[in-house]
Amino acid sequence: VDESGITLNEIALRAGTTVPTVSKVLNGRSDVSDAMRERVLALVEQSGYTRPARRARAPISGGTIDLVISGVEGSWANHALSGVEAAAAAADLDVIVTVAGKDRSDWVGRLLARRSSGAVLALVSATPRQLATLRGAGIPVVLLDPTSGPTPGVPSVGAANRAGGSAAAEHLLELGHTSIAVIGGRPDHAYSQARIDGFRSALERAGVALPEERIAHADWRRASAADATMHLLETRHPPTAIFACSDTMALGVYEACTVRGVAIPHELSVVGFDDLPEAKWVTPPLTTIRQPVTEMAAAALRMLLRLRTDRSQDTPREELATSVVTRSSTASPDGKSPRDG
Amino acid sequence: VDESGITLNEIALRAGTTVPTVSKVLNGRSDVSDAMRERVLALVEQSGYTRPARRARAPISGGTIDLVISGVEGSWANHALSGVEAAAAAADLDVIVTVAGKDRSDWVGRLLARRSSGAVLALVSATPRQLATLRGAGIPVVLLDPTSGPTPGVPSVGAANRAGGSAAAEHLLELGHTSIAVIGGRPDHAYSQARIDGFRSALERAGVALPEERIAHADWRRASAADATMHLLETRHPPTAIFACSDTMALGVYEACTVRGVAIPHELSVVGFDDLPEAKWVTPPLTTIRQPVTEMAAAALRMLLRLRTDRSQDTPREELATSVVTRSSTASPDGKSPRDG
DNA sequence: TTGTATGCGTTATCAT
DNA sequence: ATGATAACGCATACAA
Repeated sequence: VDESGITLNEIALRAGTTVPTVSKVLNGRSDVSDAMRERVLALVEQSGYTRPARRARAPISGGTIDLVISGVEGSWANHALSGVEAAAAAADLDVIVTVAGKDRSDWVGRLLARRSSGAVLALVSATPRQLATLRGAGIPVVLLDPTSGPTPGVPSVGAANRAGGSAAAEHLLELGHTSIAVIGGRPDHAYSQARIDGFRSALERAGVALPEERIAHADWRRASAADATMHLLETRHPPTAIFACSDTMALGVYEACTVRGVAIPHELSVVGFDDLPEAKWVTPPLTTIRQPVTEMAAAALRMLLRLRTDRSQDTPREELATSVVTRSSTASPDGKSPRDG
Repeated sequence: VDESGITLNEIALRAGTTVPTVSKVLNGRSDVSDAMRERVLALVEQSGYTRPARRARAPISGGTIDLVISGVEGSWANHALSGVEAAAAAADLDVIVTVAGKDRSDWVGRLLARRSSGAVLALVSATPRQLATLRGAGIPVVLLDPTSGPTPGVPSVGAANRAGGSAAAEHLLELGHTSIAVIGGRPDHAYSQARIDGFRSALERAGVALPEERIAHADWRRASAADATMHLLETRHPPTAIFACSDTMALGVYEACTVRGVAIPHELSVVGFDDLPEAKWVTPPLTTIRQPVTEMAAAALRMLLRLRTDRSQDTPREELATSVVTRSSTASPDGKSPRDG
């Protein structure tokens, strides 16, 4: 069964200690000094000792991992925490919430000080310098929904933004729309661009044009989206449908429609993105592209745990599928409800 | 300095073991059998042992405090985390979120293992045993909104539930209601009782009776509240106003009214408690008593920091004021809107 | 048997 | 001194 013939006893002798102590090291027990632990682990490594395959090993418990996030308020943060926490609990870990904001810029220093064993960076735009520091310190990192696109060399998890944009387009095309506009977020945010690209390419595949003047850029904010909507409605041939790249901006569209007396969905169909809680409370309930934030966060944490043990791996990237949530803000351009057709 | 005179040695003797073993138990070390741990903790509990206040020992993960909470999902948890995080950030601390649920019962062990320097317990019903263990290990604790009332000897922060109940009553009295009912949560929850008590005493002060048959108990659940409302509406002289001790239960009242075709607020005024996000989205928007959860959480953390340095203090208790949020679910019993009078 | 894991006491050490 | 913690090894229990 055991071809190498290495036993705990041999390691113990070479380390100048006894079998139980070596066993404790290998089981992550508490009664071992750092020096001894170090010595034993070195010998274990060079001797190539392998534990005889018995029943599954008890998980090494009692640790923590970090969730670095730009703020804890709001439903996105709540879902992110929820997913990370669930996946962490499965590994018997607690989650340290580290807020990285304007007034808390030295989050890297805090991770280093407490010898973090790994971090999920959620909606945090880390500088190359910061990422290099963490890499240098041997702290593995996974990016969750990076705002500046998949960073080369850094593992990440995101939503299938492109596919989500396409799904929005297909939904509107199915209803018969051909005069369509889109409101993006900040143009320098990669995921805004990905949603727009997916949207446009699906339209073009169906032979529907999306001219430049039908593409507006708000900055993810409700008020800006309301302004953009005003402009779109003022054109000579206003669109019969608008795809807002976030639910928040979709509410801006609602706002503009209220001001202008445009009826949703009969005169204008609206599709959002994210599926925030308020999407189902507004009138009419908003059709939107659901981002599986909780699942994405859980996936990010699991990826992190994988990286913690297996550093050999090449920078992985996971994209989770979005889904269309059909509510009442979309209808056929003739004013019929989606189910009438 | 130490008046009780209890030492680890005494506990060790009574437990039939030695000092180091007892020490291991209180430090969350691994080399202790469950049986021994159990025996020692029992003695710690009954002896009321408290670790002598030396200078704080370095926690395993520096610069952190614990938030122990029953779950991270939902708006209550989100606000609690938000408040704790804000106050922690002010002290340059990160927050470890420790979920204490059915499948994660050993949160105390995790706190001990990582030498937590203090914890806010939010919506966690800690057993006397658990509280004694933490006291013995010298980990200060503050209870946030304890469901079973201020626990003697344990610092806590809560909402002014009694005053909130009174405020609800005064609001309805001002509108001219005299035929009023209340739906409480679980009768064994102290804060449900406090809300009802405050409500009743304000009514009685105004000479309005609240007979027993006008006091219903649901179990904080929407469906139960709907049932209770059905019964209240079936009586010979149905009330013109209902105070539900939580927003969730208020939605149950809405549900019953929809079924019975009772118009809110013209035929029935409804007041909730909590001010959940959906309170402002429902139709009609719900008048409710707002709990300042974020501020309460921040206050709990600040209290914890005070306790960390100054253990001399006697178990403090803080109650934060609630406020009436007037929306559209309340009107005068004649059907006029609140502002018409 | 032999290899491994666990519990607990011994001894040394540290802080007051 | 005394109370408390740290780390090691003995004794034992358990598994192939």
